[in-house]
Amino acid sequence: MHSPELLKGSLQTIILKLLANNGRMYGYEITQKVKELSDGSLIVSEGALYPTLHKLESEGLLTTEKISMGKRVRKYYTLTSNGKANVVERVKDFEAFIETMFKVLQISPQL
Amino acid sequence: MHSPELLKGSLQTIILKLLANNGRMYGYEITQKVKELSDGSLIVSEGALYPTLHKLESEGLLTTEKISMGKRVRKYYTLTSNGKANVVERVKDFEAFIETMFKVLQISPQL
DNA sequence: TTCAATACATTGGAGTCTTATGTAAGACGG
DNA sequence: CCGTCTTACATAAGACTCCAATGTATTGAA
Repeated sequence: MHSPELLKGSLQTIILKLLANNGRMYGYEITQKVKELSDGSLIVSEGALYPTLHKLESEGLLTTEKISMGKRVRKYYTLTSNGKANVVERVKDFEAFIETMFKVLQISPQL
Repeated sequence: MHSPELLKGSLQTIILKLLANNGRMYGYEITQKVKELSDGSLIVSEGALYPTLHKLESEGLLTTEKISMGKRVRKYYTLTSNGKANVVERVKDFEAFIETMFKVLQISPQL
């Protein structure tokens, strides 16, 4: 598990891009997908996830639908059209940030 | 100017690596160097810089010396041996973070 | 002589994450 | 059948980091 401070500010981007890649997802599914894709090195806590999902929803980037699974109710999140446009920007911003960091740190990307 | 939230958590790494690359530097010089290397896209505010420098000093990663330039006093920061070892770790952590982010976002590095 | 740049620093507040806690259903072993 | 783990939602208190604003003071150029 590397320095968790670096993750700061990237959670919204992660959530939005996962929804862009996978269509509709529910909260718990997102935490598991992040863990899986990062080989366990990145854990999204629920205390960080749910407030962020609610915030993105209130900003109109996500919509929700509740789906009953037996007695349980899952809350699925989907990108709105605003959300879809926003993801593209966020990913571009992330890439620009990386590029800038490489310049400032004066290191080269290792592939 | 891209999303400033992404910078969160990277400032310490930037400061330490700049000192590793350039030897002794003073605060204002660091802000200018970051601006220069990033082509103006990354601005380190003084409200962020000085508290961070003081923190790194109190953690024993930096030492200071005051140099008089006429009537003005510049405060130069230098990496301690602990600091030098720490930079290597920080840069590795940053690279690992980038790699993880590419996996999670499922995008490829653009060179 | 006034303004911009240099150079240090602190304060208040916003935003983001962590840790802890709470509720409740489903699955599975003993 | 009972405890425990996993699934699944959520909130609250606190820490931490950064930004914007402000303050002081020197230097140099118009």
